[in-house]
Amino acid sequence: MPPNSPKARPVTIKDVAQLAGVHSSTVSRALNPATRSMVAQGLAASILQAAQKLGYQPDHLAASLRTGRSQLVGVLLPDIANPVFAPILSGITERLIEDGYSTIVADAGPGSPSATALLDGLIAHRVDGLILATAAREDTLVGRCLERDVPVVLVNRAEAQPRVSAVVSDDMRGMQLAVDHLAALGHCKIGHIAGPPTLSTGLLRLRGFEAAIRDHSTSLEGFSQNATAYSREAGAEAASKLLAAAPQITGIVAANDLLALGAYDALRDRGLHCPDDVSVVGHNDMPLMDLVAPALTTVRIEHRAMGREAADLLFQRMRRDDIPTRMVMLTPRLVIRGSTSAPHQDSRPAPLRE
Amino acid sequence: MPPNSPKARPVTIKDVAQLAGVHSSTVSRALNPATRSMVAQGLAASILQAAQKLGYQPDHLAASLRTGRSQLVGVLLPDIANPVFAPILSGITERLIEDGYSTIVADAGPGSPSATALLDGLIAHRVDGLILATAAREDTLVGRCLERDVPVVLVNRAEAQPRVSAVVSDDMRGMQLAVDHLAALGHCKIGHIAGPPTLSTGLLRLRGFEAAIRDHSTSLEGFSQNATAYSREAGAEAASKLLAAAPQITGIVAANDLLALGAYDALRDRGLHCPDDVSVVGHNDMPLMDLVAPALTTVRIEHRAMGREAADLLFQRMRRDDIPTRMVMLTPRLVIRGSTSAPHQDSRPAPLRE
DNA sequence: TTTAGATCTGCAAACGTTTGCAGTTCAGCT
DNA sequence: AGCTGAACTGCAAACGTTTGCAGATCTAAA
Repeated sequence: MPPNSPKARPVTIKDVAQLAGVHSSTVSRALNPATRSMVAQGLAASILQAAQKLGYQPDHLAASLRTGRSQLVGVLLPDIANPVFAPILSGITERLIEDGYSTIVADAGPGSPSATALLDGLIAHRVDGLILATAAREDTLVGRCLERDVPVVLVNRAEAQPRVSAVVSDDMRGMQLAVDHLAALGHCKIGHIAGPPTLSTGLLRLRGFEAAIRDHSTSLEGFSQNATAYSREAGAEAASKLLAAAPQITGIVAANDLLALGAYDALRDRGLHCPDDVSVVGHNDMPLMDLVAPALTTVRIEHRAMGREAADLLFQRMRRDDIPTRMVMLTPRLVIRGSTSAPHQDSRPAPLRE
Repeated sequence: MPPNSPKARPVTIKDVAQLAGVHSSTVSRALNPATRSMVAQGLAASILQAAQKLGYQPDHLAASLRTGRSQLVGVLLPDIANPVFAPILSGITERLIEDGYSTIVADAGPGSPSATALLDGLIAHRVDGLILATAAREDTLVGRCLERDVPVVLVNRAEAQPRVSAVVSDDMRGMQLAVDHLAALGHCKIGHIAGPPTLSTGLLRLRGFEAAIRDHSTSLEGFSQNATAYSREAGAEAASKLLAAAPQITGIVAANDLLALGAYDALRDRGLHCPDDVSVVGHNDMPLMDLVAPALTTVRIEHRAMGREAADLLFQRMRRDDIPTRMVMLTPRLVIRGSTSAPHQDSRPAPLRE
């Protein structure tokens, strides 16, 4: 069906111009809805028709070079494989596409080039803006973006000193919810598996935990243990240490669902049952957390909304660069499932080795 | 620290040329490792130095326009939120970045523009190649790519009539493994929850199921029920129908993990237990399938490897367009967990409603 | 010394758009 | 009729690279 089959040079705006008998600039104006009004109605129609007939497809690339806008937004993720980032990415792309932007993603996960190299790569593609999900509390990447002045917003994690806008969950409040829940169930000795303190989520959730414990100062005692990373393995390791150091705890609140799952592993290893012996609450409510055994009580973050919001913030920043930087905080919500229950009155039975 | 702070026009190759006292073309050659040998050693060194000093960053965009290569590969996903695609995407980006390519992803999930529109968008960005994870057995998108002759490979799903290369799992063999496993445990009446027959995975897994049943013709009887989509809800619905139509089945093999999880739901609704009353086996071994209750016996597909392989195939095709199209089949492997066991000898107890 | 070639560098065109500017036409007014 | 301005279209430059070609310089062989 293609009229001229072999190696058809892609049809450009000039070809359309020739067929329509006008200058290429007129075609450009007619094709772009924003400038279409500049050209006479009838002419515009026949140009569109000509374009249609030739199967003209615009070349963003060339346009970008001229306009300086690429219609591309870069997204830097700490690890695509981590299930929390899927909905964030989904929210981002969904919002971006509404305004005709495409998403170019880079994964700073294991086995990738350095994040800096990835960032430079994105910038080399002339992205109009960047969304970083990788930010540490002291982040060098943000500075790099600022130098090149490419608009940037942070998602999920924020900097210690906010230089750019960010959308995060209210991490302290989330921990408050978790601790209050355990307290209401009657727990008195509560442990926390903290995330890396270099990340805002790690630090703020720890702070939130401590604050919540203080609020119940008469009745609650808290213990915490750092995990080296947000992974199931690190969670198991930290939970083991925590249980060894403070065997009297009846509840654990983890900074993250993966850490909570690691705690499951550690409990199983010691012959302890959740929630009968120890209640566990997670953070994030990743996909499938309702299906693990026991179903995980956790602090839900609307990641998809978070992604959308980040994209939105980025758009605002891209339109005007004198926009004040701001911090959007999403309110988390506790989802109660099977991993938490009232603590047993009697002392915990000695673990049986079979 | 930036020498000239306000609105510094980004430094171009010409600025470097001026500082180094040479022509811009020489700078271009010196900067590109592939052409560096054309310029005198000492000169090249001082050019690099000048570039360094000015903080020159190359502009891919402009280069792309000239060379016709964008160093961009488009990836079209049916649904980012579906956990299977995360590892595939991860494998793709990982392989692409090794050769200096970036990934631009488009999500054809719910609430997105039509897949065709997304495809056109990717092509407008002048991607050098495309990886489609969305392919139906009769796919219109592939034809569209072929017309514009942009290199394309399929991943996870293949066409009925292969026009382009694809990397898939050996779906028929996967079902063979699943059925054999149930047969070995002593199951005789086995049900299948099939995926959409418009997708190669749906159809081939059904075929594989049927073939496997035939192989055991003396001892096995099979029943199958179509699910309308690859989702937990559709799985639950199909499982209900299946159990209603063939209550004698003691094992279910689903075309997909999500469908299997739906089957869990359906069983629970009827007061049946897995694996005591009905064994269930899934397909894919998505992340976290070892943690659901009961842990899911499933056919593992190496999605990350699949993504890498697809990227690799694409590179081959991008380098030479006379490469024969081929089909890479990854061998799946059965992972046995808690959702399968020998069927009970006695007739199943009547479900109790409490 | 001449010549052939090798080696290096500069020139300028191209890639496909967008857009400021200027020119043309024409309607409406005085 | 003459003038003003609106409405439309064309011209050509620009965006930042890469690259074929040709000129320049130098080395080495004849």
